[in-house]
Amino acid sequence: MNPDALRGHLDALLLSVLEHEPLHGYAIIEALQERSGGALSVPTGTVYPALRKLERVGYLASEWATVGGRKRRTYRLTDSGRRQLDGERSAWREFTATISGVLRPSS
Amino acid sequence: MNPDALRGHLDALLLSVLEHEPLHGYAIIEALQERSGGALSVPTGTVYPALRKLERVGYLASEWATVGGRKRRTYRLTDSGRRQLDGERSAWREFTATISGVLRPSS
DNA sequence: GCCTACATGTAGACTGTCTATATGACGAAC
DNA sequence: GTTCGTCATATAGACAGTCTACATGTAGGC
Repeated sequence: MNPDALRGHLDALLLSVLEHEPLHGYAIIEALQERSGGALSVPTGTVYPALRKLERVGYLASEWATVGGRKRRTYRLTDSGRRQLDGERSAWREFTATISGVLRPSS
Repeated sequence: MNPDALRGHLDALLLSVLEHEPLHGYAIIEALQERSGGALSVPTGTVYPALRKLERVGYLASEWATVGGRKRRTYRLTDSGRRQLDGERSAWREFTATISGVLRPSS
């Protein structure tokens, strides 16, 4: 998949995988791959800064944990993040409806 | 609509509005607005360079015309552009299926 | 004469994602 | 005992597509 297409939708994806359970960055990347049937492989250099930004604006909260000697920063959705996810979902529906409407062969 | 979301899909939109009839740049912008019910207003500074790029890579061909004293550069889809449009359409379907699959609230 | 719509174009800014690199712990293989 | 693959996080800087702002000019209405 053209990586450019992702632009503007990554936040929604990240919030979405955190909807039901807190996860750390590495696990989020795996979850995205799994949930997309392998189509999405977002590099670490994209995900980690994005998560930090989402925390900075209050959609996520994080805490450190050590599991098997390895340090993890586990993120969870805040209430604000939950509302944002709702917003992202409707924005996505609008977006696809708009583009699909123009793209649809009209013959 | 978040303008960032458009990124990576503009080419498809441009090719799509030219599918059934040649149009000049200004008319393409109007067609995009009309076909999207007003949701898409792509600025001229985005469209004109994009059209020139699509011509450069062979998906469009253009010729100048003068209508009512005004000069227009009218673009039409080439065969290569038609194939590309097909490709863009299936890429779009794949893309939406992938993102929707991840975004969909899983109960 | 002035304003709006029509019509095209370019330079440079902006910004979200990617590439490349760095660090380090763990477990298995050899 | 060291090397390799996986786990895990992080940052700096490159990249590229879109947008902003500006420039130019015609036509028609008031």
